[in-house]
Order: sequence, then C-alpha cells, then structure tokens
Amino acid sequence: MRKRRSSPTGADGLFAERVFAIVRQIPPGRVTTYGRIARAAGARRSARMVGWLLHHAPPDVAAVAHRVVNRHGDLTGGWAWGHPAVMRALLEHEGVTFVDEFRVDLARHLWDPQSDLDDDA
DNA sequence: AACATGACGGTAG
DNA sequence: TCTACCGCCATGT
Repeated sequence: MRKRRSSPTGADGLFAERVFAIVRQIPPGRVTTYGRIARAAGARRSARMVGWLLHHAPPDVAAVAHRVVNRHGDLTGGWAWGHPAVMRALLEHEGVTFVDEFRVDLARHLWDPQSDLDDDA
C-alpha cells in the first residue's frame, strides 16, 4: 500500500507533476496558496513541499509561479524574481490588487484549484 | 547519522 | 493582529 518515497523530489514525480499541473491552471488575475495546491494535489508532503517544488519548477511553471502566495497573501517567494516588487508588478499587471505592500487581496483574487468551475465561466 | 534551514499552515496565547 | 510552537518533507552541511 501507499509506500511511495524512495525517490527524491517527490520524484515519484506524482506529487511534483500534480503541483506543476495545478499551477499551470491558475488563471491570470487570480492567486492561490501553497496550502490549497498541496491539498488539491493530495498533500502528503505538506504545503512546505509545494514551495520547495516551485523553487525547482520548470520554466513554464516558473512563468506563472507569481500567482502562488502564502496563506496570508504575502509574496513570500518574491525574492525568486530578484525582489518582491517584481512579483508584485507581474500580479498588478494581471489586475490583482494589494491590501499591503507585498500582500495581495486574497478575498478578492483567491482561486481554489478544486473550484475551477466558478469564476470566468 | 544528526542538526539546522526553508517560496508553509494551523493552533494557542 | 502579532508572536510563539509544532508538524511536514527534502536539502545542505
């Protein structure tokens, strides 16, 4: 039964692949959290792994990784772009509003990977 | 093998 | 609202 591991980087690839697929589905102008992604992907490694995976994500995923923030909406991974201001600029460019210098308005832009049935539609 | 660290999250004070 | 502590999993030293 559920004996996975034995592979680096969640390398079954299952969890990682799952996370990357979800991130790629985040619609522009929307944001989601590490925890939401972890939960939608079957968070066995916890949300911390999501952040770790994003740091090791392929170019196509990194291209939309700015839409992933922590549970408070803070741009904790902003330094991956050299400075959080860069990440903020990318989000604002998509219409995302902020409630603080580096905190997005989750109440208004939060997107849940398990609820991709709403919004736009 | 052990300890410290990290793009996190939840609960408790 | 903010700080502190614990749990989770992989990496680097």
